[in-house]
Amino acid sequence: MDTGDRLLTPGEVAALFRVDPKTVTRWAAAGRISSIRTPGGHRRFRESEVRALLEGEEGLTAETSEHQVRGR
Amino acid sequence: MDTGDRLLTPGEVAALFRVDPKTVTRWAAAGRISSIRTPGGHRRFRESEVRALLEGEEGLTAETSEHQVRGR
DNA sequence: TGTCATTAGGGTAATTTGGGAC
DNA sequence: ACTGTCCAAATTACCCTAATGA
Repeated sequence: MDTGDRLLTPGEVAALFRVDPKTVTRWAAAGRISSIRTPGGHRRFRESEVRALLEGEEGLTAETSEHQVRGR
Repeated sequence: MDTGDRLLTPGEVAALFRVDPKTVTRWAAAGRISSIRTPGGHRRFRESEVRALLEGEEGLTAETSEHQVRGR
């Protein structure tokens, strides 16, 4: 199947995560995110994977009852 | 739903609220503010949400003292 | 062909995390 | 109940030069 996702540059990924492009490079080197290398050695990242990582949000703003302790 | 807004670092959020960065971390851990994690484990916060919290609904004739008024 | 922004490297500060305690 | 500060370890930010990409 075609994932149909574009490839993002380190700078674009860095902007999405609000980090330095160098940090994105470290993520790739550490295997935290998969990367594709150009023949020249530059990295490219899959947009779908990046988005999946960005969705890892916690803390629901929706129904945060103020004091609730006995709920769950 | 793409919120598409910028992300803030814990230090920036702390500066906006005039609190210690550690306190911001506690808010995130308690689910009082939603957070996104970098692959390295650092937190990022949505600027739109932070601003909404900063504007706060003070000046309400209702009780603003103790338990916060719940949104709904 | 040349230009110029971006990226890969490596090194060193600064920030953030997590925990427990006061 | 909430916040600020202490600690050690991990992650990230900024400095540089050379190579790549468009």
